[in-house]
Amino acid sequence: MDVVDSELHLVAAGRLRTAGQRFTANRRALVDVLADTPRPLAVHDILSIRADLPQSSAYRNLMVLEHAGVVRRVSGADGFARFELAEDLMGHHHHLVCSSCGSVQDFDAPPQLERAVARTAERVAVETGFGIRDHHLQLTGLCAACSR
Amino acid sequence: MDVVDSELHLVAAGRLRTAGQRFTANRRALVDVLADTPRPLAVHDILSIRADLPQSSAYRNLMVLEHAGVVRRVSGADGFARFELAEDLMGHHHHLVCSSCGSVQDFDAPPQLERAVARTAERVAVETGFGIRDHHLQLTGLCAACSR
DNA sequence: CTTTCTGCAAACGATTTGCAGCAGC
DNA sequence: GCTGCTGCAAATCGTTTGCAGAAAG
Repeated sequence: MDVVDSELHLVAAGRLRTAGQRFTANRRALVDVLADTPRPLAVHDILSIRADLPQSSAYRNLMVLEHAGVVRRVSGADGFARFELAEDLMGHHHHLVCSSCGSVQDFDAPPQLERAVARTAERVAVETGFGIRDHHLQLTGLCAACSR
Repeated sequence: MDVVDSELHLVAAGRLRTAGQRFTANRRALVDVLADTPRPLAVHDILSIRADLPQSSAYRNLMVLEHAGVVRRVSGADGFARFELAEDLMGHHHHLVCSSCGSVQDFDAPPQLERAVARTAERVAVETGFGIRDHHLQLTGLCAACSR
């Protein structure tokens, strides 16, 4: 476990404590699995990486972690819930979604695009009364495996 | 029913026919409900607008319409599937999602932003081997009702 | 007539929850 | 010890499917 990991653990523990929750072994396992993967994972994926985690605890703890602001839920193209670390822990990024197999991959946008999105978000907020918290670009298509 | 509606019906009928399907009353009803709403609808919403549609037929026909390219499935923030008319029937647009109640609202992006997104999509396609078909910007926050 | 569609009811499957025992503070 | 966490098994609920009859062409 390197410095970045232990920092991540400290932040996670702090946010859980603030939410009146403990940072248990199961929760640490979930955070570690998500930190090790450059894409959002479905519960099924998490369970196949860490077969020792019981399903119900995984679901329950992902909800706790989401509520504590450690984890973010991402809705994929298929009906499966996917999870990744919260953006302030992972870094801001966007998603590439395969419309055939539902897999999701992270990518970054250039600063110019980020600025253009921010300007539009501000305009839309004023026009609609929405309090905009965050934005997210999704590119949809066929992943390399599915287009073969 | 005005000219635009009847054109929509003709296009829908044509795409269904191409897919070996008929344009029945139930399917017309689904297309009409979606055409009348400036936001994607969950099945629950559709059924409360058209209470005469049986659930199973609604689900089955939405699948048929999606497969025929008349309707597009949008995954919201909550776990509910939402549907809207295909982009070439509706016009290109983006979504504003309320993270509290899950509601979705359409909005348009300025051409400058669209161009910036297109450029990035092209770059990402080359870098990842993804065949990118379409893109979609999602702004997340609290809708006017939920932030009160 | 043949093929597709419909509507009911039953099945499915991802997710959630009740509960009795265990663990952290 | 009290409060929260775990893991099992059962319940939930959006969605899908089998089937017998109705409708379209």
